[in-house]
Amino acid sequence: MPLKIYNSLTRQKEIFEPINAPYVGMYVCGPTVSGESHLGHARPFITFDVVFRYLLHKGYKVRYVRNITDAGHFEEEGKVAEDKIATKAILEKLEPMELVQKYTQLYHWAMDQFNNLPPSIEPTATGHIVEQIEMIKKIIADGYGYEANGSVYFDVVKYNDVYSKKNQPYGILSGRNLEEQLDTTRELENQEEKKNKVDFALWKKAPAEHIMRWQSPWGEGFPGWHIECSAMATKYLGKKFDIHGGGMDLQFPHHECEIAQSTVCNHELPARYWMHNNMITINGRKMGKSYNNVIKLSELFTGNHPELTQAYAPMTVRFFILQSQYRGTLDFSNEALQASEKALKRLMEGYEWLKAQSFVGEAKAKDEALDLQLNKWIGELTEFMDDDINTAKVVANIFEIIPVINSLKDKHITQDAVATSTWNHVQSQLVVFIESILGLKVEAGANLEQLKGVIDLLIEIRKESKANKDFATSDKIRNQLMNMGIQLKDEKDGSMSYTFS
RNA sequence: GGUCCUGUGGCCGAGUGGCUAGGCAGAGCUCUGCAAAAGCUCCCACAGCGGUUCGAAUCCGCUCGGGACCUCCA
Repeated sequence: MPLKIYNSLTRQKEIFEPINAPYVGMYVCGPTVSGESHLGHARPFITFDVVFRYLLHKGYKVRYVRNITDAGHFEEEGKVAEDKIATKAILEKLEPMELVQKYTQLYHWAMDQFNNLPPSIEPTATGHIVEQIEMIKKIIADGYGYEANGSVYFDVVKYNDVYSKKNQPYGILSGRNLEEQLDTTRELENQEEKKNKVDFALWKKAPAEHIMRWQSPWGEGFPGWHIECSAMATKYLGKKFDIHGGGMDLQFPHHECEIAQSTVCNHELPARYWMHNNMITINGRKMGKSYNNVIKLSELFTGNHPELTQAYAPMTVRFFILQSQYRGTLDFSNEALQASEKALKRLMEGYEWLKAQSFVGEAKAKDEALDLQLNKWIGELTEFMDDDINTAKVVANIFEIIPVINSLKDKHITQDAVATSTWNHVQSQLVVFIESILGLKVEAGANLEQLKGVIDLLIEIRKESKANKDFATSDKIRNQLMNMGIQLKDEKDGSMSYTFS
C-alpha cells in the first residue's frame, strides 16, 4: 500500500515516491533560538517526528535535516525596546551566542521530553554563513539579486517574469498572485532601498548597534531570514530533495522565498513534497508571540501559567497533538489536555499489560467475529498512516482495541476467543505503532525499582490485613498511597496492581 | 481591502454522497467489604437558508460566525 501525503504545492494528496529510493531527504524548519519554545512550536516537531518515524518504519533510509536559526536580530526576551539602543549595556550584559546556547539547550531538552528522535543533521545558521554568502553571490551573478546600501535584495518581480514562463511563478506554493501582492501589500518602513516592495532581503547591513554581524562582500551584516534554509537544505540534501516541512505560517513568505532562491541557484524546485502542519490555537486564535498568548513548554510541564489549571506531562502533550490530524487546527484548553491525559493513561495501561503477556500455542478463534474485527483494526492502522499520516484515526482504532485487551485482562473474555496468532499479531503491531511510530512511552520515574519493592511490600501487608478483615489498615494503605499519587487496584483474581498518577 | 481556510454532540476532535470514528465529561448497570480501575449500555451531532440528488453533515449558491497569511518578522 503506498503512502500518500498532501502536497501543499499541488494542493492534493499524492503518492509518495522518493527521488532515489530507498533514500529520503526531509528538511523541516526548526526553531529560532532567541527564546523558549512554546506549545505552538511543539506541533511541527512532533508531527514531523512521526513522519520521520513512519518513513523509517516503511524501510526508507531517511536523512532528516532540521535547522537551528541562531542568526539574525536578537534581543533578550522581556527586555524593552530601548535596550536595543543602549548598545553598551547590551554588549556588557548580552552575548548573543550565550543566548543561543541557552535556548538551544532548552529546546533540545524539550525535544527529548517529547521523545522526539534527534534529526540526522541539525545545522545552524551561524555555522553556514559561508554557504549563505556563496549562494547570494550566485543569485547576484545570475541577475536576480542586487545590492543597495550594503544590503542585498532578491528581485522578485524579475524572477516572477522569467519563471512564470516556466510555469513556476513566484507564489506557486502559496497560490498568490504577484500582481495582487504589488497592489495590496501595506506600506512598511525601510522599503526605499528595494526596487519593489515585494523584494526580500538576502543580506542585511548591520546597523551599528546590531551585535550579530559578519564580514561579507557587501560589508558587515547578517543573512536574510530565508537564505539559511535554502543554503543548508542544498548542502545536505542536494538541489532537489523529497520533503520540505514546516508550519503553515511559514508557507508565505518564508517557503515561497526559499523556492525562489533555490530555483535560481539550482535551476529546479527544491522539494517535491511540501508538508505544512496547521496551528495550535488557544481560544480559537493562533498561539503565537505576536498575539501574546503563548504557553511555553516549561510552563506547560510545570503548570506554572495563568491559563493552566495543572501541569501536563510531555507525553500528554504529544498524545494531545497526535489525536488530531496534522493539517487541522487544534484548540488548546485545559479540558482538552485533561481528556488527553486520561485517555493516554487508559491506553498505556491496557497496552503495557498486553505487552507483558506471552501467547503460546496455535489455538483457533472461538469468537471468529471478534478475531476478524481485531485483525481489521490492526490492518487499518497502516492504511490510516498511509493516508496522509492520519494519527487521529490510528489512535481511534487503538481505542477500539483497548477494551478487548481489558476484557481479556478482567476475564470478561477468554484467551481462546481469539486465535493465538491474532493475539501475537495485535501485541507486536501495537508495539510498532504505539512506540515506534507514534513515539509514545510510559514515563518512568527515578529509583523505580526500589519504589516498586516498597509498594510490593505494602501490597503484601494490605493483603494480609484484608484477609484478617482489618479494613482499617488496608484502607489506610490504599488511601495514603493514593494521596501520594499511587493508585492501588484490586484485581479480579485477588492480586493487586498499581499505577502512578 | 486582497488571497485562502474553516464552522461537527457539554468539551477536544475523525470522516465519507446512503452503512450513526474515537477520546473526555455525564447517566445506568456488572464486578466488588468499600473504593478505584475495568467491562457493558445510553447520550445518535454536523452554523442558518435555499438548491442538486432517490438520498447530503458530506456537492453548489447565499447569509451569518471563526481563523490564517499579506515580506525583514521570529
